[in-house]
Amino acid sequence: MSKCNGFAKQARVLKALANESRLIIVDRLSRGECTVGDLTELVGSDASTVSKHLALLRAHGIVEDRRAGNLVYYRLLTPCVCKFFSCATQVLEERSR
Amino acid sequence: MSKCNGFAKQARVLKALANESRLIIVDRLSRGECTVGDLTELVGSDASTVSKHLALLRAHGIVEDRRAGNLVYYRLLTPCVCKFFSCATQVLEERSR
DNA sequence: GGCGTATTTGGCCAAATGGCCATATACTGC
DNA sequence: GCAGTATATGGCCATTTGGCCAAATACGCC
Repeated sequence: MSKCNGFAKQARVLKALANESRLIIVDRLSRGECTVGDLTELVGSDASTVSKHLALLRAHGIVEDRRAGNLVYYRLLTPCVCKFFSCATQVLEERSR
Repeated sequence: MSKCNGFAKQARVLKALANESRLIIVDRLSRGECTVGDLTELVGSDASTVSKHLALLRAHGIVEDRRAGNLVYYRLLTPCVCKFFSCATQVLEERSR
């Protein structure tokens, strides 16, 4: 396993999550799979924009998709990313101290 | 406390960490405080660049600085960010599967 | 004060980001 | 095949990012 430059790879993963819309998506998916349409409505951006966010999350191994007829369902592949929420909250509390 | 739009705030925290140089810095600081000079040598970028990274981390409540004479020591304020490393690794493993 | 060292700030610039619109593709049902 | 719905892709553009260099600031020492 490549041990050198692991930070670059890890940075890419973090970057994939470091976006408000994508956090909304991940948070929603942490409670069960849903369709692109559901996520689009939730995020409030253009469907094309949400689709790009999903493609990016998929490319980084964070979500997975499954087509069912006319719909495409996405689900969270690495639930550990939810740890980020609690830590980010803690950082925010630290700052406001 | 503002509960709405918490995702935007969390995204800002993640973004603060989503950079190779800053991950190197955080990883180093997780093993104890050190000076800007130490970090500059470790990261391998210009001192001014490292200083800006540190300012950004400080602005987000992730690190804290302490001046001792001619030197400025930085230390990690929110060690929970280290959780990110293990999760990022897990995501990377998932992708390579 | 003046010099040397450590750190920060400002200016600049190429590259990446994230949004929208328009268009293309995938599927269902007729 | 054609029409309608769901999702993805390409083009475009304003903003942000992250690096370097040069200059400014902070401190210790003589």
